[in-house]
Amino acid sequence: MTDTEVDRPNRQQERTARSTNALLQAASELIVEGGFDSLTFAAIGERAGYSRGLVTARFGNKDGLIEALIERIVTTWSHKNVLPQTTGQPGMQRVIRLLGAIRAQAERDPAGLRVLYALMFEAGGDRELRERFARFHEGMRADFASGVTAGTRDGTVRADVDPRREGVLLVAALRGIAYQWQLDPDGFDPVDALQYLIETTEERLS
Amino acid sequence: MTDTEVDRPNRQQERTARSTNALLQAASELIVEGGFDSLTFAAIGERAGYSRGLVTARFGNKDGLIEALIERIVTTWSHKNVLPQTTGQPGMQRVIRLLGAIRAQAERDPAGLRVLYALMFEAGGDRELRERFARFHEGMRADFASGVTAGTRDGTVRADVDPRREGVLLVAALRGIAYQWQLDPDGFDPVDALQYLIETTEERLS
DNA sequence: CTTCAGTTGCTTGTCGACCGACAAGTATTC
DNA sequence: GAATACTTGTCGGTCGACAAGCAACTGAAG
Repeated sequence: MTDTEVDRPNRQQERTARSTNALLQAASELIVEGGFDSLTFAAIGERAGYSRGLVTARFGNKDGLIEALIERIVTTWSHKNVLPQTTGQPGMQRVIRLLGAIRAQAERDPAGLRVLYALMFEAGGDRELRERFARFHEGMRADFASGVTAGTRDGTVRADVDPRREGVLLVAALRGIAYQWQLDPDGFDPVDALQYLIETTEERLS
Repeated sequence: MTDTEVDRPNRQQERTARSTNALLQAASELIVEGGFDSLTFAAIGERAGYSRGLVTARFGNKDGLIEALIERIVTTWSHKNVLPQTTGQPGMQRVIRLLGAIRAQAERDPAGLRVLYALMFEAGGDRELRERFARFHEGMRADFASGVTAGTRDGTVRADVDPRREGVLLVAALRGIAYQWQLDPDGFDPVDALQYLIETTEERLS
């Protein structure tokens, strides 16, 4: 097993990975810059340094492209990675950590987040995509509600808080911050807004 | 000045008003049902009982149509009507009343609100429209911030609240509620969410 | 009251632009 | 030489925009 044999067992796969990455990167940039409407096969291919036909060949159709785009963001998302770590912790900690993970994400990879938000706020036309986001937010509300419920049991959250309504409100605040950020990407500071949300939430639920 | 002279000084104007209304109504329904993409001249004209060409003749182009659509909603909006009434009132009252007006609007005219929200969350592609909404939310944040500032002075709001950040957070909560409502129009209850926002805000700022 | 020409409201025909999708062909890798 | 990655050609569909023409209304003259 020499170096060359390790390096080039499959240069095809590497080529595919490179082009796939370039296409998704180009698609991300386009959607952040010009919104959902500017996301055309021709524009993606050209920006990625390939032809307009490669996108179809790789992802089949537009839905496939969007799917891959979301997949790429969500898999590297701290939210999903943080959630398992919070099992067994006090309820308040779980809520605050979840919010903190999102704030960390906004600091670490703002571009990636903005792709997701652009999809959320501009792709309402696709029924499939809308249902996907609906389920996504349903799960998010449940995560927060579960943390609040745990908190009311272990005493870290005051007892008169309604977990379901609290989940709705927290998700609302997160989405609204994202929306304002997307309206004015340069002028709006999402990290500061998220920080304030965390502070007030912790104080309010205590 | 007989009845006939009063009734038909200009039946042309009346005719225009009727068709304009029908067109805007059709456009509203279309955008609520199928999103921004289903808002085509052909669909609007057909649903309104006119031809596809009338929309262009009346509003010039698509931007003109959107403009008229927004105008129609905002002018009948309780937010703008409530704001003047709150001058001179305690700061806390001004904040709560503003939130209450929006809740009332959601109860009274949910369809009208959903048109506005559909435009907000799906028309990010138009630069002009996005800037318009950016200014809109800027003003909204300022309204809340001004109420909070007044409240900290007259003692109805605790002194350690940052008005600017509070404005951002309240607008975020409102938009996030609207967004979740739009994702799931039948399953999500915006009035309950707004009610919870009002209750927690009043308690939190006291 | 009738008539008629000018104005305004509205419709139909049509053009150009754009996009997604697919098939056939070319280049690269194995 | 076969398989895989990628490109080019092209078709059908949709939409916004505009121009030309038809229909309804108005107001004033007869």
